[in-house]
Amino acid sequence: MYRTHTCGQLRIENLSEKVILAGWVQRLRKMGAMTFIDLRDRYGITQLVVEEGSPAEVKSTAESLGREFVIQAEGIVIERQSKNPKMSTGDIEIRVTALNVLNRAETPPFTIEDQSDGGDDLRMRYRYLDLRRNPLKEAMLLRHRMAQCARRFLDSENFLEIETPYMINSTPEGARDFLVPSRLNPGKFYALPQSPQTFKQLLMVAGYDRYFQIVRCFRDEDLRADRQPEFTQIDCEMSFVEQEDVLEIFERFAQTMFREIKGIEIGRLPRMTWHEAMRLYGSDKPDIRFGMTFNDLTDKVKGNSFSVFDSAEYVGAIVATGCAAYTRKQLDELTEFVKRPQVGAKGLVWIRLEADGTTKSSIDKFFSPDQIKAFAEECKAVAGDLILILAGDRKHTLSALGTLRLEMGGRLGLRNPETFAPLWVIDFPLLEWDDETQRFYAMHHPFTAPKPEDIPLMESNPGEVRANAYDFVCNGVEVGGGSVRIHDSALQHKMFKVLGFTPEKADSQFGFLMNAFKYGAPPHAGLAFGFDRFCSLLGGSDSIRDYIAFPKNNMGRDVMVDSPTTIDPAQLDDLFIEVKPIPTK
RNA sequence: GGUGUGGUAGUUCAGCUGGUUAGAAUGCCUGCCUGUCACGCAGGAGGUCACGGGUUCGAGUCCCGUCCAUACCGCCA
Repeated sequence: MYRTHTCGQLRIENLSEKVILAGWVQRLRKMGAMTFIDLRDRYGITQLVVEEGSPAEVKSTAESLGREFVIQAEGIVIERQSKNPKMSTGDIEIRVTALNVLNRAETPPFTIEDQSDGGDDLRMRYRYLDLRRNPLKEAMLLRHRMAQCARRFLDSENFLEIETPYMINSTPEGARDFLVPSRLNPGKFYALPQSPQTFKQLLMVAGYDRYFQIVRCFRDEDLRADRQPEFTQIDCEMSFVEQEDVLEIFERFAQTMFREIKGIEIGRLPRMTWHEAMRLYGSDKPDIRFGMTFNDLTDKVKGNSFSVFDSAEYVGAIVATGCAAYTRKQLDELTEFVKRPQVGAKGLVWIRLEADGTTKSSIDKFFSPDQIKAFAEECKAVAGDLILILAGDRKHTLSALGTLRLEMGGRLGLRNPETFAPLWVIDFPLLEWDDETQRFYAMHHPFTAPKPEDIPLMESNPGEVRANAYDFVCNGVEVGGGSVRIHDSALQHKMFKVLGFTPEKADSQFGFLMNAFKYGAPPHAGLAFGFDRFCSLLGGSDSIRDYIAFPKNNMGRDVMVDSPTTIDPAQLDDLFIEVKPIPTK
């Protein structure tokens, strides 16, 4: 027997018991005749003590230990002479009677502590050591608890967990696919799924009216802190439901997750249309932990020979409460901030509403004090506030003002990660125009159902068609999204036509789905949560990498196993694949 | 594909305007220490300043290129 207890288990109640513990040496404290050993496993740390009266071989073994050695210790639970209230096992220690080195360890390249001295790259290369640390352990535990909670909820609601294939067909629409060559079918390739979308719809045709899967998805796109090439979704689909049914059940799902994982009652979720979100927050994933919503000044500021406003398609303002004391330097910083390419504004107009009722602004040359006060009134700003105004074309200015709003929210401490403000964003546009290719793309995916009342617009004004599509958004993060699906093949063909698919192309890519729909497709709808993002949201981190045991780095590489790699020519020959020389810059 | 930031001891970093033998902390090794828990004390070892080129009497420092890491933009139906 390797152990009788874990290192987080023993308490004062276990006094005088003979126990065996096994684990890793967290730290050694050699005090001359006595030695303290902190022994660590997944469950905690227990202190071992070797002292004057200990057996000679125990003393010599204890002398030889190093950090992260794997050891087994037999001994008696005794009360500590000086207790450590910081440790759950801090009242006791083990007086060691036998000590066994199960495996030696090289000195790790960084310290296995909550605050490690190792940098990100180094810890990635030794991820298995990093995972020994408490913060990572807590993250894995959180992920596990969330997965179990999701399964319990969905099971209790009659959802069946069904696996769908990882080797499917490539679809040129949307994100790039990862491809897998087929040896048995030379020249042909599988693709890894970006989501199980079509398969879960086929399960609906098959009559499995409530399906879910905690499933890996793959996208060969550039990475971000919140984006990995392989990521996990809680993927769900339901039959004989309308949008309202889906929102209802997944609202309860979200409430259950927040309650069981965080002990928080989030209550009913507010809903906001996509248009409203864009108009008030400049984002389809608004952070509604704080207000600071947009004021549209476009019609109020024209005709004063201030060309920036006169030529603008949109002029919008936000009010930073209590920021009238911002210095010229701080305002210049904000101006620089909005002019950064990532934000993309041309400049920033500011108005300070001084405590004495006067105003000071960057447009004093163009507008009278009364006009400026009228702007302030329009924005419902009061003395002590700072008004920030951006102007330009509608799309980019809304987006830039949204970024500025988040920046100001952050500066004012309004984005506390322990506060959660979830909502549904609904009524997304069905289609999105792409200037480059001069065609419409599905904003969600090509199987998303338009709102019935908007179907006539599909031919006359496709850009105005609203979809029965919805996102679950929390704290400015898109955590989940879904839609009612098209289950009528005539409507689906109409959708393909609007997207510029020829009937042949539609048939070759999605013929299997269209075929299936001929045999009795029920009305259906679904939703998928980004599981990694959900974990990072509840865990309070911005990076989903912290919640993935073995993540990829910025370049999609796993620096621990050093993937991807080149492939042996013989292996490529089997697949009839020839690698072109890689162009060097 | 693009922009910014960074790469110096095992590790995290400092290193000014280019100028003697590149420093600190921590880790590691050795010795001392019977109540530590970030133990303490004394001593010691440890460097291709990412790589390649250039400017210069002289480069860790300035310039160019490459590689690596990272945040973001494009991209992510």
